[in-house]
Amino acid sequence: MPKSRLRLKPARARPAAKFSGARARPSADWRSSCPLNASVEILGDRWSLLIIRDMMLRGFHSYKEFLDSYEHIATNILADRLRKLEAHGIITSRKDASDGRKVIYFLTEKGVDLAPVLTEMVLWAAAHENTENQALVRQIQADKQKFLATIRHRWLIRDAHRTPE
Amino acid sequence: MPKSRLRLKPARARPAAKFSGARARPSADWRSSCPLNASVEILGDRWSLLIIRDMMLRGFHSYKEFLDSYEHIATNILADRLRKLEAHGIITSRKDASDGRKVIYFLTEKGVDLAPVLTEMVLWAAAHENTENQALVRQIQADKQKFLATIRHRWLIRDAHRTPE
DNA sequence: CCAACTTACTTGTTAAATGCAAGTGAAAAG
DNA sequence: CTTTTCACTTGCATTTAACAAGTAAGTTGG
Repeated sequence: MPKSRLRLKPARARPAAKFSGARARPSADWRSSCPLNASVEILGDRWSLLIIRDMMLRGFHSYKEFLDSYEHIATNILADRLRKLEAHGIITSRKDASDGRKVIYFLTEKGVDLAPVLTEMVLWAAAHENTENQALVRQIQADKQKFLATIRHRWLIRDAHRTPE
Repeated sequence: MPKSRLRLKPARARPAAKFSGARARPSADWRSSCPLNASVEILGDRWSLLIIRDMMLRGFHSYKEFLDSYEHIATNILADRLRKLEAHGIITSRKDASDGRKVIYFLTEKGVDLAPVLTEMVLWAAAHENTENQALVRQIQADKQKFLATIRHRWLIRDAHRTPE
Protein backbone atom coordinates (compact mmCIF):
# COMPACT_ATOMS: atom_id res chain seq x y z
CA MET A 1 0.00 0.00 0.00
CA PRO A 2 1.69 3.19 -1.14
CA LYS A 3 1.21 5.71 1.57
CA SER A 4 1.48 8.80 -0.57
CA ARG A 5 2.88 11.20 1.96
CA LEU A 6 2.66 14.07 -0.43
CA ARG A 7 -0.98 14.84 -0.97
CA LEU A 8 -1.17 16.31 -4.42
CA LYS A 9 -3.59 19.11 -4.00
CA PRO A 10 -5.17 20.40 -7.20
CA ALA A 11 -2.61 22.76 -8.62
CA ARG A 12 -4.33 25.99 -7.81
CA ALA A 13 -1.36 28.08 -6.86
CA ARG A 14 -2.11 30.85 -4.45
CA PRO A 15 -0.28 34.13 -4.45
CA ALA A 16 2.82 33.85 -2.35
CA ALA A 17 2.53 36.10 0.64
CA LYS A 18 5.71 37.38 2.12
CA PHE A 19 6.36 37.09 5.81
CA SER A 20 2.87 36.11 6.75
CA GLY A 21 0.66 33.14 7.11
CA ALA A 22 1.43 31.72 3.71
CA ARG A 23 0.73 28.07 4.06
CA ALA A 24 1.35 25.37 1.54
CA ARG A 25 0.29 22.78 4.05
CA PRO A 26 -0.12 22.58 7.78
CA SER A 27 3.01 22.29 9.80
CA ALA A 28 1.53 19.24 11.51
CA ASP A 29 2.59 17.23 8.46
CA TRP A 30 6.22 17.93 9.11
CA ARG A 31 8.79 16.28 11.28
CA SER A 32 9.12 19.55 13.16
CA SER A 33 7.97 23.13 12.84
CA CYS A 34 11.50 24.47 12.36
CA PRO A 35 11.70 26.54 9.17
CA LEU A 36 14.99 24.91 8.20
CA ASN A 37 13.38 21.53 8.53
CA ALA A 38 10.56 22.65 6.25
CA SER A 39 13.07 23.74 3.61
CA VAL A 40 14.94 20.48 3.91
CA GLU A 41 11.80 18.39 3.65
CA ILE A 42 10.72 20.24 0.51
CA LEU A 43 14.09 20.71 -1.20
CA GLY A 44 16.35 18.18 0.48
CA ASP A 45 17.09 15.73 -2.29
CA ARG A 46 19.58 15.41 -5.10
CA TRP A 47 17.47 16.86 -7.91
CA SER A 48 14.89 19.48 -6.92
CA LEU A 49 17.29 22.41 -6.68
CA LEU A 50 18.93 21.49 -9.96
CA ILE A 51 15.58 21.70 -11.73
CA ILE A 52 15.03 25.10 -10.15
CA ARG A 53 18.52 26.13 -11.23
CA ASP A 54 17.74 25.13 -14.81
CA MET A 55 14.59 27.24 -14.78
CA MET A 56 16.09 30.21 -12.96
CA LEU A 57 19.52 30.46 -14.51
CA ARG A 58 19.22 28.66 -17.80
CA GLY A 59 15.66 29.63 -18.69
CA PHE A 60 14.54 26.04 -19.22
CA HIS A 61 10.82 25.47 -19.53
CA SER A 62 10.21 21.98 -20.86
CA TYR A 63 10.50 18.39 -19.72
CA LYS A 64 12.92 17.55 -22.48
CA GLU A 65 15.26 20.39 -21.54
CA PHE A 66 15.41 19.16 -17.95
CA LEU A 67 15.99 15.61 -19.13
CA ASP A 68 18.87 16.68 -21.33
CA SER A 69 20.49 18.78 -18.63
CA TYR A 70 24.03 17.88 -17.80
CA GLU A 71 23.44 15.78 -14.70
CA HIS A 72 21.02 13.42 -16.52
CA ILE A 73 18.08 12.92 -14.23
CA ALA A 74 16.04 9.76 -14.79
CA THR A 75 12.73 10.37 -16.49
CA ASN A 76 10.53 8.94 -13.75
CA ILE A 77 12.37 10.95 -11.11
CA LEU A 78 11.98 14.11 -13.15
CA ALA A 79 8.23 13.56 -13.49
CA ASP A 80 8.01 12.96 -9.74
CA ARG A 81 10.01 16.07 -8.83
CA LEU A 82 8.02 18.31 -11.17
CA ARG A 83 4.82 17.01 -9.60
CA LYS A 84 6.11 17.68 -6.10
CA LEU A 85 7.48 21.12 -6.91
CA GLU A 86 4.13 22.03 -8.41
CA ALA A 87 2.29 20.62 -5.40
CA HIS A 88 4.45 22.84 -3.21
CA GLY A 89 3.63 25.90 -5.30
CA ILE A 90 7.23 26.40 -6.41
CA ILE A 91 6.47 25.91 -10.10
CA THR A 92 3.36 25.94 -12.29
CA SER A 93 2.72 24.25 -15.59
CA ARG A 94 0.47 24.66 -18.57
CA LYS A 95 0.14 23.40 -22.07
CA ASP A 96 2.04 25.21 -24.74
CA ALA A 97 -0.43 27.13 -26.89
CA SER A 98 1.51 26.64 -30.10
CA ASP A 99 2.49 22.99 -29.60
CA GLY A 100 -0.03 20.68 -28.01
CA ARG A 101 2.57 18.12 -27.06
CA LYS A 102 4.54 20.49 -24.93
CA VAL A 103 4.02 21.36 -21.31
CA ILE A 104 5.77 24.49 -20.15
CA TYR A 105 6.89 24.97 -16.61
CA PHE A 106 7.39 28.28 -14.80
CA LEU A 107 8.70 29.34 -11.46
CA THR A 108 6.15 30.94 -9.19
CA GLU A 109 7.10 33.83 -6.95
CA LYS A 110 7.76 31.27 -4.24
CA GLY A 111 10.09 29.66 -6.74
CA VAL A 112 12.11 32.77 -7.59
CA ASP A 113 12.32 33.50 -3.90
CA LEU A 114 14.71 30.57 -3.80
CA ALA A 115 17.28 32.64 -5.67
CA PRO A 116 19.13 33.67 -2.47
CA VAL A 117 19.33 30.04 -1.36
CA LEU A 118 20.78 28.91 -4.69
CA THR A 119 23.13 31.87 -4.69
CA GLU A 120 24.58 31.06 -1.30
CA MET A 121 24.96 27.41 -2.19
CA VAL A 122 26.85 28.37 -5.34
CA LEU A 123 29.15 30.69 -3.38
CA TRP A 124 29.79 28.07 -0.73
CA ALA A 125 30.71 25.35 -3.20
CA ALA A 126 32.79 27.73 -5.27
CA ALA A 127 34.74 28.65 -2.15
CA HIS A 128 35.30 25.14 -0.88
CA GLU A 129 35.11 22.68 -3.75
CA ASN A 130 36.64 22.26 -7.15
CA THR A 131 33.95 23.59 -9.42
CA GLU A 132 33.69 25.43 -12.69
CA ASN A 133 31.39 28.10 -14.06
CA GLN A 134 33.63 30.80 -12.64
CA ALA A 135 31.86 33.39 -14.78
CA LEU A 136 28.68 32.93 -12.79
CA VAL A 137 30.55 32.86 -9.51
CA ARG A 138 32.41 36.08 -10.24
CA GLN A 139 29.22 37.76 -11.30
CA ILE A 140 27.64 36.86 -7.97
CA GLN A 141 30.71 37.88 -6.01
CA ALA A 142 30.96 41.22 -7.78
CA ASP A 143 27.49 42.31 -6.69
CA LYS A 144 25.19 39.82 -5.05
CA GLN A 145 22.23 42.19 -4.79
CA LYS A 146 22.47 43.14 -8.42
CA PHE A 147 22.63 39.49 -9.41
CA LEU A 148 19.51 38.70 -7.39
CA ALA A 149 17.73 41.74 -8.83
CA THR A 150 18.59 40.58 -12.34
CA ILE A 151 17.15 37.14 -11.74
CA ARG A 152 13.94 38.59 -10.37
CA HIS A 153 13.70 41.09 -13.18
CA ARG A 154 14.17 38.45 -15.85
CA TRP A 155 11.49 36.39 -14.18
CA LEU A 156 9.12 39.34 -13.95
CA ILE A 157 9.25 40.24 -17.62
CA ARG A 158 9.32 36.65 -18.76
CA ASP A 159 7.22 34.44 -16.50
CA ALA A 160 5.40 36.35 -13.79
CA HIS A 161 2.34 37.12 -15.88
CA ARG A 162 2.09 33.48 -16.90
CA THR A 163 1.82 32.09 -13.42
CA PRO A 164 -1.82 32.07 -12.33
CA GLU A 165 -2.58 34.18 -9.27
CA MET B 1 25.69 10.78 -33.70
CA PRO B 2 25.64 8.48 -30.72
CA LYS B 3 24.14 9.83 -27.58
CA SER B 4 27.28 10.82 -25.77
CA ARG B 5 26.60 10.77 -22.12
CA LEU B 6 29.72 12.56 -21.01
CA ARG B 7 29.54 11.26 -17.52
CA LEU B 8 32.13 12.53 -15.14
CA LYS B 9 31.26 9.88 -12.71
CA PRO B 10 30.68 6.14 -12.88
CA ALA B 11 27.00 5.35 -12.91
CA ARG B 12 27.10 3.42 -9.67
CA ALA B 13 27.49 5.25 -6.44
CA ARG B 14 30.36 3.92 -4.47
CA PRO B 15 30.23 3.11 -0.77
CA ALA B 16 30.52 5.91 1.71
CA ALA B 17 34.00 7.27 2.02
CA LYS B 18 35.63 6.07 5.17
CA PHE B 19 38.82 8.03 5.05
CA SER B 20 39.09 10.65 7.74
CA GLY B 21 41.48 12.93 5.95
CA ALA B 22 38.72 15.51 5.62
CA ARG B 23 39.69 15.90 2.00
CA ALA B 24 36.78 16.80 -0.21
CA ARG B 25 36.26 14.65 -3.23
CA PRO B 26 37.80 15.85 -6.45
CA SER B 27 35.37 17.38 -8.88
CA ALA B 28 35.92 14.52 -11.29
CA ASP B 29 33.71 12.40 -9.04
CA TRP B 30 30.70 14.62 -9.49
CA ARG B 31 27.79 14.43 -11.85
CA SER B 32 28.80 17.83 -13.16
CA SER B 33 31.20 20.61 -12.32
CA CYS B 34 28.45 23.10 -11.52
CA PRO B 35 28.92 24.54 -8.03
CA LEU B 36 25.24 24.16 -7.23
CA ASN B 37 25.45 20.52 -8.17
CA ALA B 38 28.39 20.10 -5.81
CA SER B 39 26.40 21.62 -2.96
CA VAL B 40 23.43 19.42 -3.72
CA GLU B 41 25.54 16.29 -3.89
CA ILE B 42 27.12 17.05 -0.53
CA LEU B 43 24.13 18.47 1.33
CA GLY B 44 21.14 17.29 -0.66
CA ASP B 45 19.45 14.89 1.70
CA ARG B 46 16.95 15.10 4.48
CA TRP B 47 19.35 15.17 7.43
CA SER B 48 22.77 16.75 6.79
CA LEU B 49 21.67 20.37 7.09
CA LEU B 50 19.71 19.63 10.25
CA ILE B 51 22.83 18.25 11.91
CA ILE B 52 24.67 21.39 10.89
CA ARG B 53 21.80 23.50 12.25
CA ASP B 54 22.05 21.69 15.58
CA MET B 55 25.76 22.43 15.78
CA MET B 56 25.57 26.00 14.52
CA LEU B 57 22.44 27.28 16.21
CA ARG B 58 21.93 25.00 19.15
CA GLY B 59 25.55 24.37 20.06
CA PHE B 60 25.22 20.60 19.96
CA HIS B 61 28.45 18.61 20.07
CA SER B 62 27.62 14.98 20.79
CA TYR B 63 26.02 12.01 19.08
CA LYS B 64 23.37 11.72 21.74
CA GLU B 65 22.32 15.33 21.36
CA PHE B 66 21.83 14.88 17.61
CA LEU B 67 19.91 11.66 18.23
CA ASP B 68 17.58 13.35 20.69
CA SER B 69 16.96 16.32 18.41
CA TYR B 70 13.38 17.00 17.56
CA GLU B 71 13.22 15.35 14.15
CA HIS B 72 14.50 12.00 15.48
CA ILE B 73 17.09 10.79 13.05
CA ALA B 74 17.79 7.04 13.02
CA THR B 75 21.04 6.06 14.68
CA ASN B 76 22.62 4.37 11.65
CA ILE B 77 21.72 7.33 9.45
CA LEU B 78 23.22 9.73 11.96
CA ALA B 79 26.47 7.76 12.06
CA ASP B 80 26.57 7.73 8.27
CA ARG B 81 25.92 11.47 7.94
CA LEU B 82 28.53 12.37 10.55
CA ARG B 83 31.04 10.22 8.66
CA LYS B 84 30.20 11.89 5.38
CA LEU B 85 30.22 15.42 6.79
CA GLU B 86 33.63 14.73 8.28
CA ALA B 87 34.88 13.23 5.02
CA HIS B 88 33.79 16.44 3.30
CA GLY B 89 35.64 18.56 5.83
CA ILE B 90 32.49 20.21 7.14
CA ILE B 91 32.90 18.88 10.65
CA THR B 92 35.70 17.35 12.73
CA SER B 93 35.57 15.04 15.69
CA ARG B 94 37.73 14.09 18.60
CA LYS B 95 37.46 12.22 21.84
CA ASP B 96 36.34 14.16 24.84
CA ALA B 97 39.32 14.64 27.17
CA SER B 98 37.26 14.39 30.34
CA ASP B 99 35.01 11.52 29.27
CA GLY B 100 36.51 8.72 27.25
CA ARG B 101 33.16 7.52 25.97
CA LYS B 102 32.24 10.77 24.37
CA VAL B 103 33.13 11.97 20.92
CA ILE B 104 32.71 15.67 20.34
CA TYR B 105 31.98 17.12 16.96
CA PHE B 106 32.82 20.62 15.72
CA LEU B 107 32.12 22.64 12.67
CA THR B 108 35.15 23.47 10.59
CA GLU B 109 35.43 26.84 8.88
CA LYS B 110 33.94 25.20 5.81
CA GLY B 111 31.09 24.22 8.08
CA VAL B 112 30.39 27.68 9.52
CA ASP B 113 30.58 29.02 6.00
CA LEU B 114 27.25 27.28 5.50
CA ALA B 115 25.61 29.85 7.76
CA PRO B 116 24.40 31.99 4.84
CA VAL B 117 22.87 28.96 3.17
CA LEU B 118 20.99 27.94 6.31
CA THR B 119 19.95 31.54 6.86
CA GLU B 120 18.39 31.90 3.42
CA MET B 121 16.64 28.58 3.74
CA VAL B 122 15.16 29.66 7.06
CA LEU B 123 13.97 32.95 5.58
CA TRP B 124 12.46 31.24 2.57
CA ALA B 125 10.50 28.71 4.59
CA ALA B 126 9.42 31.34 7.09
CA ALA B 127 8.05 33.42 4.22
CA HIS B 128 6.25 30.63 2.43
CA GLU B 129 5.39 27.88 4.88
CA ASN B 130 3.76 27.56 8.25
CA THR B 131 6.68 27.34 10.59
CA GLU B 132 7.51 28.37 14.10
CA ASN B 133 10.62 29.71 15.79
CA GLN B 134 9.59 33.25 14.88
CA ALA B 135 12.13 34.61 17.36
CA LEU B 136 14.98 33.29 15.21
CA VAL B 137 13.32 34.47 12.03
CA ARG B 138 12.79 38.00 13.33
CA GLN B 139 16.35 38.14 14.53
CA ILE B 140 17.58 37.27 11.05
CA GLN B 141 15.19 39.68 9.37
CA ALA B 142 16.18 42.51 11.67
CA ASP B 143 19.83 42.36 10.65
CA LYS B 144 21.08 39.49 8.57
CA GLN B 145 24.71 40.56 8.61
CA LYS B 146 24.72 40.94 12.36
CA PHE B 147 23.16 37.52 12.74
CA LEU B 148 25.82 35.94 10.52
CA ALA B 149 28.57 37.79 12.39
CA THR B 150 27.21 36.50 15.69
CA ILE B 151 27.26 32.91 14.48
CA ARG B 152 30.81 33.23 13.26
CA HIS B 153 31.93 34.96 16.46
CA ARG B 154 30.38 32.30 18.66
CA TRP B 155 32.12 29.67 16.58
CA LEU B 156 35.47 31.48 16.77
CA ILE B 157 35.54 31.75 20.53
CA ARG B 158 34.10 28.31 21.06
CA ASP B 159 35.28 25.90 18.41
CA ALA B 160 37.74 27.36 15.98
CA HIS B 161 40.83 26.57 18.07
CA ARG B 162 39.65 23.02 18.52
CA THR B 163 39.47 22.16 14.87
CA PRO B 164 42.83 20.89 13.70
CA GLU B 165 44.36 22.74 10.79
C1' DC C 1 -3.57 11.22 -45.65
C1' DC C 2 -0.11 8.60 -43.44
C1' DA C 3 4.27 7.16 -41.69
C1' DA C 4 7.89 8.81 -38.92
C1' DC C 5 9.08 11.49 -35.30
C1' DT C 6 8.67 14.42 -30.80
C1' DT C 7 7.13 15.26 -26.37
C1' DA C 8 5.79 14.07 -21.95
C1' DC C 9 5.19 11.03 -19.65
C1' DT C 10 4.22 5.39 -17.39
C1' DT C 11 5.44 0.90 -16.13
C1' DG C 12 8.49 -2.78 -14.73
C1' DT C 13 12.49 -4.22 -12.67
C1' DT C 14 16.55 -3.90 -10.05
C1' DA C 15 19.82 -1.41 -6.96
C1' DA C 16 20.43 1.46 -3.23
C1' DA C 17 19.06 4.27 0.67
C1' DT C 18 16.28 4.72 4.68
C1' DG C 19 14.03 3.51 9.01
C1' DC C 20 13.51 0.57 12.92
C1' DA C 21 14.85 -2.66 16.57
C1' DA C 22 18.17 -4.82 18.77
C1' DG C 23 22.88 -5.59 20.07
C1' DT C 24 28.00 -4.51 21.16
C1' DG C 25 32.03 -2.81 23.54
C1' DA C 26 34.35 0.63 26.02
C1' DA C 27 34.13 3.82 29.70
C1' DA C 28 32.01 5.91 33.73
C1' DA C 29 28.88 5.98 37.83
C1' DG C 30 26.93 3.99 41.72
C1' DC D 1 31.52 -5.40 41.14
C1' DT D 2 26.96 -4.17 38.65
C1' DT D 3 24.50 -0.93 36.21
C1' DT D 4 24.22 2.78 33.17
C1' DT D 5 25.76 5.86 29.55
C1' DC D 6 27.68 6.64 25.19
C1' DA D 7 28.80 5.95 20.46
C1' DC D 8 28.17 3.35 17.63
C1' DT D 9 26.92 -1.75 14.50
C1' DT D 10 24.17 -5.24 12.57
C1' DG D 11 20.11 -7.31 10.59
C1' DC D 12 16.04 -6.78 8.32
C1' DA D 13 11.83 -4.65 6.19
C1' DT D 14 10.31 -0.78 3.68
C1' DT D 15 10.91 3.06 0.75
C1' DT D 16 13.10 5.55 -2.82
C1' DA D 17 16.19 5.99 -6.87
C1' DA D 18 18.02 4.45 -11.18
C1' DC D 19 17.72 2.28 -15.64
C1' DA D 20 15.29 0.42 -19.63
C1' DA D 21 11.46 0.05 -22.14
C1' DG D 22 6.93 1.30 -23.57
C1' DT D 23 2.77 4.35 -24.55
C1' DA D 24 -0.37 8.02 -25.97
C1' DA D 25 -1.17 12.32 -27.80
C1' DG D 26 0.44 15.71 -31.04
C1' DT D 27 3.29 17.34 -34.96
C1' DT D 28 6.03 17.23 -39.28
C1' DG D 29 7.33 15.93 -43.89
C1' DG D 30 6.07 13.64 -48.12
